[in-house]
Amino acid sequence: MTTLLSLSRRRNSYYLLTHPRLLRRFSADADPPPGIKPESQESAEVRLLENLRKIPQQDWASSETLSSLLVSSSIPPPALSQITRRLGSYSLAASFLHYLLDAAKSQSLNHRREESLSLVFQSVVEFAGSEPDSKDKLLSLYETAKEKNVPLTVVAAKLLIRWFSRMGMVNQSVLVYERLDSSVKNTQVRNVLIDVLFRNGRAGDAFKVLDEMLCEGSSVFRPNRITADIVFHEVWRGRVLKEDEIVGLISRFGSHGVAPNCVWLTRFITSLCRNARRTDVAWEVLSGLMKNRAPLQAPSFNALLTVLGRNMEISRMNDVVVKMDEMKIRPDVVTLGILINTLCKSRRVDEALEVFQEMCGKRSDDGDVIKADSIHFNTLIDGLCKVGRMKEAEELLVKMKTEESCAATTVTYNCLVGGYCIAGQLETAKEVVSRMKEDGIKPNVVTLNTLVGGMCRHHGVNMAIAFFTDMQREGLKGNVVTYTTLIHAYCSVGNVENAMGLFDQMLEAGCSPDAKIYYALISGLCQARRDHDAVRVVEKLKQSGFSLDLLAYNMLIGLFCDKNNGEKVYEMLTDMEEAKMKPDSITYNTLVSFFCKLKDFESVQKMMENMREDGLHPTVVTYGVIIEAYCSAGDVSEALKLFNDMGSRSKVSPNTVIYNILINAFCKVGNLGQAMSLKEDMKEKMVRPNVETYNALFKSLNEVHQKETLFKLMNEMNQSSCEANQTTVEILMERLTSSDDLIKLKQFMQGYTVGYQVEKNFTFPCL
DNA sequence: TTAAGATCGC
Repeated sequence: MTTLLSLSRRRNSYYLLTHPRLLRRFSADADPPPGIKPESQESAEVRLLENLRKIPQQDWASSETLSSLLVSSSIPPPALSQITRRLGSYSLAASFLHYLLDAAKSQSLNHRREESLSLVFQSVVEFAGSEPDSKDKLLSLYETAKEKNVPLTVVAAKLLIRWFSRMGMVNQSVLVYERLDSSVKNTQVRNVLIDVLFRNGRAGDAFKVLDEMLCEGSSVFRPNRITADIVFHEVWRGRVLKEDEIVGLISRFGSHGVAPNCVWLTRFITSLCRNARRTDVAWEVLSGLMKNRAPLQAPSFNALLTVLGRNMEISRMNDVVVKMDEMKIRPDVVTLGILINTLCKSRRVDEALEVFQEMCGKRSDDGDVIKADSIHFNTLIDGLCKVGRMKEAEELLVKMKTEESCAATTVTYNCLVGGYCIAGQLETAKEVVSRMKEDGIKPNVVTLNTLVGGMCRHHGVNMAIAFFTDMQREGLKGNVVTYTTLIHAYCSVGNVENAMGLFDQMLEAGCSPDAKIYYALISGLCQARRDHDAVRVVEKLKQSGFSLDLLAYNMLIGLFCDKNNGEKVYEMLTDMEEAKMKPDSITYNTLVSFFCKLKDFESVQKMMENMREDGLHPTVVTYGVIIEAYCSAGDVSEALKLFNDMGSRSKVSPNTVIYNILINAFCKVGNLGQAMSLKEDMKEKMVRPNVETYNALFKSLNEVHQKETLFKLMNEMNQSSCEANQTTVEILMERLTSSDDLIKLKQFMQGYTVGYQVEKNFTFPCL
């Protein structure tokens, strides 16, 4: 962060140097700067213009005055061009051009003849463009230039190319370009041609011209900022290139030190990161441009930082900021906003505050320092609220009110309301709402939703409903978020009826559902095992144009498996396949469990194969389900085979649940030795036995001579802080009946070690 | 002007 802060303080001269105003040049054909013109020449120019106006056009050719002015005064070409313009009409200008062409033939125009004709021709072209029948005039002018070998100036070439294209004669535009002297085919002219070709739907030809410019070394006329503007505007508008091709094109422009304009580049970086999730490519694009010293600005980096921030990739963000510093690209107010926000979201509020304080503290008359705005304040207040630092959040609100142009907003107060709701201080949260009203700030639907959520979490759904009803009376309507919160709350207490009622209420209120509210309902209905209602909601979801997500599919498949509705399960799987959604290990485990219940071990094996083909690995849950199924089918040896398979083939370590299944199975068939040795195995593998483990073992220790083992296990249970439950007590009470035993049971329940004598003639080797 | 940062559903 230090890097970033030093940047915010630095005055940056780089921008001044690249300011377009400082780069602007005088055009080649502009009038010479005033004050250097010899007086005699000036008067020659004035006299020529006066005479041209005075003498009727048909008499120009025979006028001695005109020809002597031309021969004697050596009027420079730009002045002749200026005179042409001042003639004020196309017809006079065109006549003057023809007069000069004749004069050139008869040697009375000798001074810089070619240049004079070119510039005068250009001025005539300028007039022709706004004439009523400009098409014919331009065509005939161009013919004249060709016939009389008048070279076209850059400006004349640009005008002709542009105007022929506007008149629907793009082929004529191309001809003009092709016949140009190679020295006139400069960047400006090529830019116009490329633009014209794009506008006429000839992208292929445009790219050919561009290609010549981009070819490193071979092109004298390199692309500039304008070229990039034309090309990238077209690329964005016409979607003519694929993403990778655009990346390549940016890089080729980059090698000439040219970057796409900031807005365009920012959009492209955003779409790269957002749609394709290719932040690495986005970074390569920016790095490539930086390497070539192409001019870049903060917003393009902000686009990348935003996405990195969302993914909490703080170290990559830091790399970006460091590089910006190296390249003297100043972060702006948004860059700092993104950084502060990301730090807050990852609960590193103190670091966020540090960045913020540096920023505020260093504010002076140096205009380069970034001024904190209300978004920075809101972000920090929210960050503090989210970690429960309410006092500091309130203090920041006070500070905010004293800052210029940092007025507290609804968002500010909503953050505070949220903080008090997280802390369970609902009354204080409501007081904040009163305070905001006093400050003249209206609560909005987010305020409502925050409080409804807080009430659901801390005081139950009924209080939330009552509050919502009150708010509705006050004119504050809920939105889909309000209803989703309440539906979740109803479902979590098993009240699916009310949840469904709320959904209908929402539709009546004219609020349109989104995918999430459907998922909430489907989840509730699946938990309540209401398969028919769930099917109806899925239908509604599809009618509304949404599709199920993997979580919803898994819940539904689970429900239909539970209801033994194989047909529906099949339908869901087909549906998933059509939606190109890949099942995950939860889907497979659900299916494995379904086939296990049916004792269809062949299908179970098939599922395991499918799972591997899909690139998924059986999990501890998969093994647990199958091992349990083999056990309950009485095939303990198959179960044990799979158990051994876990560690060796799949590298999945068995957990307590797996051990319990097997211990239970061995206990049930009376193989206490195996059960006990499994429990020892747990110890070795550092898997903690739980109350179920002990209950299973206690249950099978019902012989009188096994009582010492029982006591030993009881002590072990206490030592490992494994708490007994109701079942434990019931099992033990059955086995410990003598008054002496009952005392021991009492000691055990109180957590004391039970004293006993080791039975000599019967012990398990493992104990 | 465009581009980029803040509050509510799990």
